[in-house]
Amino acid sequence: MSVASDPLFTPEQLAAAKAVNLGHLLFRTARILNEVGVARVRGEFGVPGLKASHMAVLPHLDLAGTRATTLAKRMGITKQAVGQLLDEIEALGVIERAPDPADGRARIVRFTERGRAGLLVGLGVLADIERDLAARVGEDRIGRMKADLLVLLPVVEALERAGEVGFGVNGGTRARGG
Amino acid sequence: MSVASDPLFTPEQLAAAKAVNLGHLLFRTARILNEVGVARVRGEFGVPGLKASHMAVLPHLDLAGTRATTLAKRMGITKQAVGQLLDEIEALGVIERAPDPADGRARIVRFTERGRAGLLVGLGVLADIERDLAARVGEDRIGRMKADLLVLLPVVEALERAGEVGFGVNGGTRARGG
DNA sequence: CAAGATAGTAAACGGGATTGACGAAGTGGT
DNA sequence: ACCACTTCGTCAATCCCGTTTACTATCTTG
Repeated sequence: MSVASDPLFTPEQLAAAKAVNLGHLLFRTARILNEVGVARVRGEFGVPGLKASHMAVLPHLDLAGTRATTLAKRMGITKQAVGQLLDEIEALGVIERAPDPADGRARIVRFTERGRAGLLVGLGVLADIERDLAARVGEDRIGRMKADLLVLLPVVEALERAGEVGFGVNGGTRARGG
Repeated sequence: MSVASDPLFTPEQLAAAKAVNLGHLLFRTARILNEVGVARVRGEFGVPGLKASHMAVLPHLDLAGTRATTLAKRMGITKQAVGQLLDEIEALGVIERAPDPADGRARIVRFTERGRAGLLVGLGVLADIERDLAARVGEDRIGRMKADLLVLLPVVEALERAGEVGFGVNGGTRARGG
């Protein structure tokens, strides 16, 4: 199904392509789900300043404490970005930074008392959302989706890593038209 | 995953939340997929300036033309944001804006000749990626995921719309703290 | 100890979106 | 016909989340 030589698609085909595009479905669902989660945690936990990006950090934080650099690696962002986030979360009183006894350069990031409580709430909210969803679309479906995503994610990551180079599954229709 | 002993919650909870959170999986997969798509279209179509955000606009554009405000509603972003995006895509020669004969305030956004060709390429790339993925994780899985997402998306959207209203959360009596 | 790697910070900037204010054009009631 | 109101789109300022570049302080190793 090489594209370059096809006549124009019909509007119907276009509509179909739009509606049932995996990436689009994924993206939209993910975005909304994320927002719902943040909104709920913010409400439940009563931390008005809590932002979506903070939510992204917290699950990577070990209870024993974690270094900023480790967080950065886990999250796939720069340590500077992590630093900024940590500043904010610290200001919210959710985490604290203590010197690392094992390394004078490093600091250990860990939950405060309050942060631990918040984490609980957050985990609960996440679980609730999934439960909520499961009740509406079927528990088996949610489970299946997670399983499927777990399979798909590494593949997609590989695709990303592959970048420009050969991904030609079907003989490589590379009509690099200029 | 070495977690300190903690009375508040179990390491299992934490690990589970980290590893198998639906939203996280969704988000990560979607983001990468999106980037891969953009990168490929950029290459295939030869529009170096094409950005991920542009790709997000195009599928919402009817062939007959669409108003900026309509696009904004469809995409769930502000019309200002759409305006910016449109400026850029227009500069790339992919779309053009014509006055709306039915409404003097409005302008109709539509593909240029070149844009239509690009759309074809884009659609083809998207299809290619899906085929690619299907070859690696199974065609049935991809189909199933799309079907599942089609079921889930409206539910999630409803959840978002529900927003403030309380449903039993966290075994608690708290519908929206605050 | 010198050379180099690593933890973290600082400053500037970029992309993508938001809010707020606005002019211009359509719409409806009197 | 008029005036109030809404809607389409734009400008400008700002926010959010991250990046690059550059740097200090500290650890590690030969």
